[in-house]
Amino acid sequence: MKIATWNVNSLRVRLPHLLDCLVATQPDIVALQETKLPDSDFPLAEIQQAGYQVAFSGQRTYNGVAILSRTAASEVVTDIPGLDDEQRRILAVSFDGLRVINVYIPNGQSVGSDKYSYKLAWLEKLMAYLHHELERHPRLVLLGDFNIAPEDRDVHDPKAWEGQVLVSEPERAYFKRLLELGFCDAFRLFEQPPESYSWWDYRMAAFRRNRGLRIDHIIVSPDLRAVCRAAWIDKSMRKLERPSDHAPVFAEFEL
DNA sequence: ATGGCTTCATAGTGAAGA
Repeated sequence: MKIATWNVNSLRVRLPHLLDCLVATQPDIVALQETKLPDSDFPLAEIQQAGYQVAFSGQRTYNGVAILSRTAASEVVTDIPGLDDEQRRILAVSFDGLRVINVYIPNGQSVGSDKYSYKLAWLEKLMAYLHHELERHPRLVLLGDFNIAPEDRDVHDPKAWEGQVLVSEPERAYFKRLLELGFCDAFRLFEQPPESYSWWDYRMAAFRRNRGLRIDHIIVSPDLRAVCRAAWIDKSMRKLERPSDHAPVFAEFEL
């Protein structure tokens, strides 16, 4: 089973890229973030035409998450329990014993800002929810745009980024708490090329110079870790015309 | 150098992303 996560930065703009990606990579499950579409505008027919079913939770202009799959999803949840949030940033679904939680964790804008406080509060609520979900679902995958680069090796220039949003200690502490809950970063289960990133700024030719961050992740429960066979970042989509600023991340499981 | 691009909402610029 092949699972992917991709921040498409507007599904309206990136639909052709996505459809090409589905054909080229044949994933079983795909988590999307930043669809930026109200549910009434979701390109349902095109996705179904490509051979996928889809659950989605969107809004106009910002945020929006979706999960594509070969089989129908059940137990769909679109909010973190106990968090009153208009922003569409989480989508949890089940497939025959596998729980998939797709997150678009807030960006945080800058350390100390209101948006940063919102990010930390959001993460705190997510932790409680995950604790609960882990008890109920031994096979659990948490994936999406975390907007956190967990370690300095996930940052092209750690010195320049030190203390900034996406790498600040409080944000990284939440990522560490995920590992303490028993999750592990599928990407780091395997040997990876040095300077592996999943996001590059549109400006300053950042992709060409590989000045990126690894902020998109696939995090797996112990039971899934035991059957995880590979994980990688596919940079090919980032090289196309009008690309998303994020590359998709993949993980393969023997399920 | 606090910008640089890109998208969306708009109809000239501004917000937001990361």
